[in-house]
Amino acid sequence: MPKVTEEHVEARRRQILDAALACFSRNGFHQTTINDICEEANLSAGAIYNYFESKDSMIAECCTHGQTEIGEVFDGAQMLGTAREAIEKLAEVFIMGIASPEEQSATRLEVQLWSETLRNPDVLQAAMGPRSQVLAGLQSIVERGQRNGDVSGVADAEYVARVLMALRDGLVLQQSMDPDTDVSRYVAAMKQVTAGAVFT
Amino acid sequence: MPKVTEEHVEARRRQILDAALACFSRNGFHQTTINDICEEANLSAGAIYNYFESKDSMIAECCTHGQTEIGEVFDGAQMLGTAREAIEKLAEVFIMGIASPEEQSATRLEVQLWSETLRNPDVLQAAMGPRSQVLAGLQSIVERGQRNGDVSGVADAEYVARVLMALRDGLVLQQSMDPDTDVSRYVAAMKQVTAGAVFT
Amino acid sequence: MPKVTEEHVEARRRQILDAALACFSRNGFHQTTINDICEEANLSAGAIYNYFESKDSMIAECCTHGQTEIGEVFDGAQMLGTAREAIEKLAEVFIMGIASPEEQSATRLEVQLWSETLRNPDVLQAAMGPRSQVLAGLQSIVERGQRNGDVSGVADAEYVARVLMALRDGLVLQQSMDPDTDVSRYVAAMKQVTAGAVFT
Amino acid sequence: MPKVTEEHVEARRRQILDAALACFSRNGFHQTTINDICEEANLSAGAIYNYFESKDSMIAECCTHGQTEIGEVFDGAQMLGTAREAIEKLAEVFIMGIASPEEQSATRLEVQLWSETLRNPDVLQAAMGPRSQVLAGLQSIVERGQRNGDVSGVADAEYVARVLMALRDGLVLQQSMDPDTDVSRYVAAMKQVTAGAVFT
DNA sequence: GATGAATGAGACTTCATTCAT
DNA sequence: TATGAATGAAGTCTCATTCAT
Repeated sequence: MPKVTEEHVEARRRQILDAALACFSRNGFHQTTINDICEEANLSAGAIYNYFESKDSMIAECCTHGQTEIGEVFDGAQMLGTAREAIEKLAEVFIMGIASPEEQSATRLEVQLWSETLRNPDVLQAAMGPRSQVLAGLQSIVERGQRNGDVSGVADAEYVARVLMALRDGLVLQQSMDPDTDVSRYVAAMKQVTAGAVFT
Repeated sequence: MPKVTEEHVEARRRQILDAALACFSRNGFHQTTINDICEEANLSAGAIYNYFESKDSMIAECCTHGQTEIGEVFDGAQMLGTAREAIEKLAEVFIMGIASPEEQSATRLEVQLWSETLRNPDVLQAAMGPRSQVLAGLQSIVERGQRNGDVSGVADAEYVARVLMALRDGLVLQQSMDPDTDVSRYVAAMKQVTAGAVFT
Repeated sequence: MPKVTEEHVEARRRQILDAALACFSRNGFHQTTINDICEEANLSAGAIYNYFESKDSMIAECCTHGQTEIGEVFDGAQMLGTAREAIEKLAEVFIMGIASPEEQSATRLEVQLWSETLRNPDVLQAAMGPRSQVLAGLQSIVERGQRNGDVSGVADAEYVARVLMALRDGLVLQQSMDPDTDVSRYVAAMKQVTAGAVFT
Repeated sequence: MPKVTEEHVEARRRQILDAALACFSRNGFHQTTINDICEEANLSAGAIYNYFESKDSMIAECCTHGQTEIGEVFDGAQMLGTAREAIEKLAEVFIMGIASPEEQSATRLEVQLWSETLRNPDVLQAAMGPRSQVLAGLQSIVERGQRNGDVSGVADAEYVARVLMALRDGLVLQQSMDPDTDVSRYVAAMKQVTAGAVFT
């Protein structure tokens, strides 16, 4: 019965990874001990090493996780009319999503991830992949807007994309440091600012 | 060494702290060992403990360093005419400053600091102080602009301030991950976006 | 080792404590290193810390060990006829016991313990408990003797008890410094002296 | 001016040794750091090493100190009439002396010394010298008493001497653990016990 | 001689990983 | 497969001793 076993293995990996994610987001990668993960997962150390090579491999797996569906979202966004509409749609998905309670720990984990990228080239690679994809997607939306005439032709599409990215990353940081951050108000203010409706 | 002046002590502390900053920004607080700092500072472990109580006290000192002149900058900015002018002045100081080569390590350190805030309440306190000050300053600039009529009355001053903060933090992150980030182009794009000159 | 019984844990603690006692009695508490204990116990440092919080907790446990049955001995002694008989019975138990070879290390440990009491209030507490109990027991035997008429009414019961205590402690010291001390001859001489049979 | 220098050297050694004694009696030999001694002596570490080879040599010197005049005391005691008189004279000198406040720290130091003898053969040698001398002196007093007829002929002179020694050592211990010990009452009780005046 | 900062060996303790059961 | 006790390398910190001034 290989099928059952394989499913079982996958379930165990998931269980361990979830425990690891919870610990990592609470305490960071390197302050989390294997024992912390054991307790969170209700498993023994030996069991964990049946499913993961090492703690580092758990970190790596946490860093490359759940970032595959980004492409599809972008494909959908591209379909929309103006660049503004597309970007506001993305804000809905990528930014408002931060508000949900179950994302609190994801937010914290992302900040931990940022700092890990600075010392672990593998993690940097893993993190840059999706980030580059998002940046490229945003840039192409801006460029399409320029072709369509709803984005100023003088705009620096690449760096406009970076500015939009910063608006998200900066919120992630604020949210992680201060869970009372009101994402809705943030998004509203963000829309006003980017629409030129603030500084007249 | 019979006569050791206070300046000498201060210079040694500086030397050790600089070494620690270099290591911390490279490797994070907890991946940096005392030995790393010793080698960077060309001192023995024992020597370091003549100047610092513990590694934690070094971390704490690194976290609370060089953030006192913020108030003065804001006071200067308040003097300027419109909110836009004030904010662009601040962008000059707070954001363009990131571009200088000697800030590369400061940028990386700041990202490490962010992640440390998530697990160390003392560091969170230390980090939130200046951040709150900056947020409050930005908010008051926006509010003054609203009174003066150069900022839209419907804007949510507090969250507009947060958006501006995010624009800086997000750049710090990009810069730390990718040293080739062109801060000038970023600032230019940022000005265009906030001026409503991009998404028409 | 899936099933580790409570007895196993207790046996390991015992094993480690015995090793610690051996080292402490040889070298004193603070000259003994964790590594010394490891070698004596044939365990690694890590293993020891599965059973003891710290070296200090091992010292504490060594200091409060094996001193609970004192009360019963005294209760038995109280039953005896004259004060002299009671005290000679106690001498049998408390003093002759020192002669057995396996007490050699206990004797040395006690001397180490004395010196530790002088700088560690917790150890002083732990050590004073049994000592006070013994002193009080001896005093009450003397007082009972006075009521029964077999101890002089003018004797200072409290300090007579202290003198008896000193006779034991002093032997412990001699025995620790000189293992060839003949406890039987000591006890015989002690009985003669206290009986007034020496200095006529 | 070699004379002056030599005196100076001796004075400095004395100053350092006194500081060391104070520290050792407070904290034990091995818990006392060189820095503790420096502070007590108001000298720098370097200065101390101009007068002593090492910390161990300071310990050794502390252990062999102030025990040379014992012989003279004994010679005086031998002159006295009965063994009882001689021993009560010695009690006056050796035991009542413990009561003086300035002996408090000497008492504590002696207990520290006992424990040091158990691990340091040199210290054991140093300590056993005077102790053997005292034991021999006591034994000879007893033997003389036996020849003179004021000590029972059946007494075991060597171990009677040990019993007398124990009476002193045991008091030293009690005094070090409990500074409120009343030495006068102790000596009184001791005399009564050894006179056979207690247990009738 | 005196100073005290610097050295560096070595102490205690933690924790990722292994392996006998 | 699961267990968790055992391992041992590595980390932080202390302290006796040295040496340039």
